Amino acid sequence: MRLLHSGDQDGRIREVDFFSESMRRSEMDKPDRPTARPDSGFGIGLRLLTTSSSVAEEESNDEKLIASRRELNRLNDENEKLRRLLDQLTRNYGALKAQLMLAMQQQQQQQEQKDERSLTPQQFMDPGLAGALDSEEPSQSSDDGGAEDPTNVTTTNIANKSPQPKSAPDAADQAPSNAPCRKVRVSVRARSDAPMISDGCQWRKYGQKMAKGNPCPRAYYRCTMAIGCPVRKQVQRCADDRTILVTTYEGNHNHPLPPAATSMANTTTAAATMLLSGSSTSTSTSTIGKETLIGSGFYPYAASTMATLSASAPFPTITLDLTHSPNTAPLHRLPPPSIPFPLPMHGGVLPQLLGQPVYTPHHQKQLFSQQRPPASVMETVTAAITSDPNFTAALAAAISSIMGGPANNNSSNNNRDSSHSGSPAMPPAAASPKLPQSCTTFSIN
DNA sequence: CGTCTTTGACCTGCGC
DNA sequence: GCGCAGGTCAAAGACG
Repeated sequence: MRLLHSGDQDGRIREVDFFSESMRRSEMDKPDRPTARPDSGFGIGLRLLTTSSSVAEEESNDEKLIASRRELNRLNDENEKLRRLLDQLTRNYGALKAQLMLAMQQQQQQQEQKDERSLTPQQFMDPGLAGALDSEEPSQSSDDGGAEDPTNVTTTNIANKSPQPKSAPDAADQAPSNAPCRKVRVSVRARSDAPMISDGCQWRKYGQKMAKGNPCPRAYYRCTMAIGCPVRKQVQRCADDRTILVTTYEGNHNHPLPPAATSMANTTTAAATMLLSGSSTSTSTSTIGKETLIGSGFYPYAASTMATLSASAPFPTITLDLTHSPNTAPLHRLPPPSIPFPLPMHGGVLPQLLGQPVYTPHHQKQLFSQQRPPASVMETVTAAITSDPNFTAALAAAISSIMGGPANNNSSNNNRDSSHSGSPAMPPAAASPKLPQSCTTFSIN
């Protein structure tokens, strides 16, 4: 590397500071190019053939070329560093995710144990109604010795919050009006062009029917994240508005859910709990405000959601209407809002992410090939980010500015990356303000 | 070749 | 009892 500056007879290692802000400025701004030393052999040879000005020019070009090469090498090194850093982050993320799941399971287990000691009607769905949610799996009681592990039950499994799942007859006594109801359904209405919303679980389609009064077929899906999981869902487009996708969930997962799916599970659980615990509307419908939803643990969907209870036959159903999200402005150029269910984030962010694409099962397979549930947090955010043209443009500007591409300030183009050494001379690069600008649109609070 | 989707047949509950 | 509608099953085909 020092051969590039063979003319430095004074022994100063100029190349070390070559890319620094001050050095570059001092060299670039001086028209007489003092770094092109006349006593260097290279300079002398050229001076025999050319004028002093052309020699300086050629030396300048040569130095630029050398500088560009060194810059490229350094960028490659930095790129490699960043890649390693990303790998490290990915590993850390995976480890944290595993720890989070473990902690959630332990917390739930503790909660179940606590609940067993202090069972109150308000804290629990009454067992019968809980059994309604779990009606698909009568053998799921803890004493059947089956594959069911009560400690692995996820938050959707309202029934398992009950310590006595077999006390359904008592519950029937408590709620005689709901005695015929053996199932509770949570229906979600959302606008989506995709055939199915991504909720963090893996589903297998097992049937399709033409429902009466709706020209759109109704698809039946079964959860395939665990063998024997009783959870099913129906997906059907609204007859009035084909852009609205109505997804109806039924049953409880008998397996741990990844964090990507627990958000939806919490939501459906809260909805079902609210429906069952406060369903004084046995045959009519009622609308619930967002305050009620938030208070019931209906985050984050409550922020822009109205829920409708419908306890009419055959099953009591609570419908979460996400089609009236008022806050999709930040991603105004994105497709119509769909549901980012896997995002366990706070309410204020949800509407900003409503524009992310919804993945079909095939897309899920392609995007999440590591036996992971579709659209985990990172992936969902990534999808949202990559679908944002603003972010794409900002990213392109940042890359082009770093690589010395077209930018507003040419004098600082090559200095953008000086921050890697912790230099305080962080230039007011155009990319730096742009990236956070877009990123804040997707920030997870 | 394994997995998933499709689709017609079958089952079940309910109203008449 | 019959018909209808909703829900499920399972064989066949598609897909990667």
